[in-house]
Amino acid sequence: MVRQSGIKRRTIKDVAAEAEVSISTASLALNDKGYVSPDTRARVLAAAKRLGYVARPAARQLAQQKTGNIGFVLRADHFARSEPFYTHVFLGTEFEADRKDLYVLLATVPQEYTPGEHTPRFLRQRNVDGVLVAGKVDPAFLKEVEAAGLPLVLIDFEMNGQPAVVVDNQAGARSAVEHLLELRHQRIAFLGADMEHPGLQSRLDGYRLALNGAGIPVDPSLVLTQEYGNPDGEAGKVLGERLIAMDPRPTAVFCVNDALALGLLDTALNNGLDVPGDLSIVGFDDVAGARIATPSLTTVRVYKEQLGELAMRYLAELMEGTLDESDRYRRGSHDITLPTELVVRQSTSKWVGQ
Amino acid sequence: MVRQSGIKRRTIKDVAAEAEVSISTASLALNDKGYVSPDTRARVLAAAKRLGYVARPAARQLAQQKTGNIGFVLRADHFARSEPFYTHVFLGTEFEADRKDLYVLLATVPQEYTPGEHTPRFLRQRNVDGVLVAGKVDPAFLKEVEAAGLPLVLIDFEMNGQPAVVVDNQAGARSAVEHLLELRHQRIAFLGADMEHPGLQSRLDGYRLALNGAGIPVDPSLVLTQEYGNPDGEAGKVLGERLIAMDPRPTAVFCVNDALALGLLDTALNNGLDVPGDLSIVGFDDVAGARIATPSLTTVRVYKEQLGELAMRYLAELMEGTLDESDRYRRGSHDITLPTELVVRQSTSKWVGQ
DNA sequence: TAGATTTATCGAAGCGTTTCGATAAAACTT
DNA sequence: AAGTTTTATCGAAACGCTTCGATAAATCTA
Repeated sequence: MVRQSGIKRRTIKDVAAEAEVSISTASLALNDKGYVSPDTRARVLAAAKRLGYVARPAARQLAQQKTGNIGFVLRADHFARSEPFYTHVFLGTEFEADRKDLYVLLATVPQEYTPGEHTPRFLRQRNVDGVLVAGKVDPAFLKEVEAAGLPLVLIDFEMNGQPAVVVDNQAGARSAVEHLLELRHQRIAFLGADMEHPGLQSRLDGYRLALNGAGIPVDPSLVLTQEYGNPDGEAGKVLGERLIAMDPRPTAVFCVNDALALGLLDTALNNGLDVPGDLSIVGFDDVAGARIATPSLTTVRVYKEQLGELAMRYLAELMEGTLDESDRYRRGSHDITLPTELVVRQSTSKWVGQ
Repeated sequence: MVRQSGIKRRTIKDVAAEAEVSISTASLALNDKGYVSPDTRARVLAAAKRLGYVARPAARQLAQQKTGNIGFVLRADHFARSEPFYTHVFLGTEFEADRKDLYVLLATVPQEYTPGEHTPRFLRQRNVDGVLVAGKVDPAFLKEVEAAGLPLVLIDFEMNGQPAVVVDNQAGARSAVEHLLELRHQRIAFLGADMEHPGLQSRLDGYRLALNGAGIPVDPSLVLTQEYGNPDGEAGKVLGERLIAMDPRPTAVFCVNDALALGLLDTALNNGLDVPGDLSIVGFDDVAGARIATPSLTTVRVYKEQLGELAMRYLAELMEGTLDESDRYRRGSHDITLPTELVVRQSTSKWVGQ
């Protein structure tokens, strides 16, 4: 029973023989290193192609003392969240990893992280050259990565000067609220959850800034938040009920993300409100569900794939040590910030009431 | 500038020295192989622990001629789909892989697959020992995997006797429709898309079987499908409009999946229908959104993580070659079928009209 | 108790690369 | 034309593990 693909894998030795050069020369030619005459290089490349040679990753890794892998970590509950924000980020890292000839190993960690116990296998085995962390994870984990001496880039999260790629949450939120202001809204509420998350905090800051910019004082009673719950549809419903019961009711709401906004939308419609007639709603993220909803949701688009892509590129630079010098005059700003874009759809309209 | 974690990694050589045995004995002890006296084994294990030794994957791979990786492939459009069905499946494979000390490399392929061009890197580099394919992918890809001589297990998809782990779609669909029949519904429609997918076809079969079982002839005009589109919320809306316009209107609908059902639900509510009063709706998959919706969706639960877990286990067996013998009297049934569970929520109720 | 078998340990080869000198030819210097 | 530098090639070591004999001690067999 032949299961192991009959043909034995070609090695660099075969290529060297075929091209009539030494193994070392073959290696040099294949990797574009050192001095190799154009003629020889061509011969080696041709031989490799003819034989269908592909270097065995393990051998290369062993010789180079690198793994060629990078770890991608996020919290299990974030990953499994209904709207696949992180899925897109992950896809983005994959995309860039492909170019750099790296493999991405995904691992999830629990919300409450215990160093020895929950340590991802790739870290225990030191099977990565760098780590990407998406979203908020337990600082204990980040400590562990640092202790392992691995380069680390955070995505959509910031923490004491760690290199990070983040969304310009503040500017995005601000533009969203300014959009509502332009539509003549005056009583604009803020709906949020999980507000210790720095990224979400920034969105709240953006909300405040926009109001201040328009000379409107921030009314604390219009800021409805659940400190600790997840910012999901459920939270949107719960907070939505509270919002709808208010008197006078706000005429517009800026939600900390789409999941929440969609929950609110659902609740509003079920309570007989007209959206956007009675209530304008803006979300954040531009997840798939935002476009599908009825009415479709005005929101702030985040380029999720690009987020992952940039993070991967940043990490790769860190791994090559290229940044050691330029780092110096980057001090204090280890961040790459990604702009957002306001997407106006049907859930917002001009306020015509009194 | 020290970036490479100062402490040099311990090797098996260090462990051997510490335990005062040869390298080979250390290896044997560490891997529970061959003959090693209990005393020696203990000494080696203790030494390893003391030094914090972890075998370097690359070295092991090279020596064993294995990669320790398995590839997980699905279509990009499936992966990015709004409801993270496959995300859960993937998580399940990760879970099992962890026990088996394997790494899962994820790759997506386009809908239309061109062998040379779109070949995932892990296949080109032969950096996996087996492949898992989730959902429907281009047969050209499957051919390529077979040609590479790699063991292959399909998930939620079947194709000419390839080992597969599938959901019991037919039974699940049948139970869903039987639930509607028990609620006295007579005019029960079927909503679907992408019907060449064998799994979805089975759901249609289940629908037919349930009706036949109740002595109700299948009315073709009640089977609304889009042959080629994706079974997503959009499709649910489009088909939903058609359904609502029918006269007489069906009193209940079984949707091929939740995404579609939620789209239909949205459209129904927007057209002023009462769900379930005017129309009962059942979905399939039990995605997160089904629980959140208002009214919450009656649906057929699929154990997604388990799907991935079982597939991984199956693949691992294939890789060990354990199945070669028992395969013989398994002939014709290379499949593992996973049962489903009907989850009754608020979107279905007894029919009281005429 | 002599011979066979099982248990325990080890040295060395092998896995497939990269990379470090060494060597020599070719190409520049003055 | 002699010396220097650059270019080209190669052999061999190194990476860190597993595994195949070989060897010897311990245990069983008759």
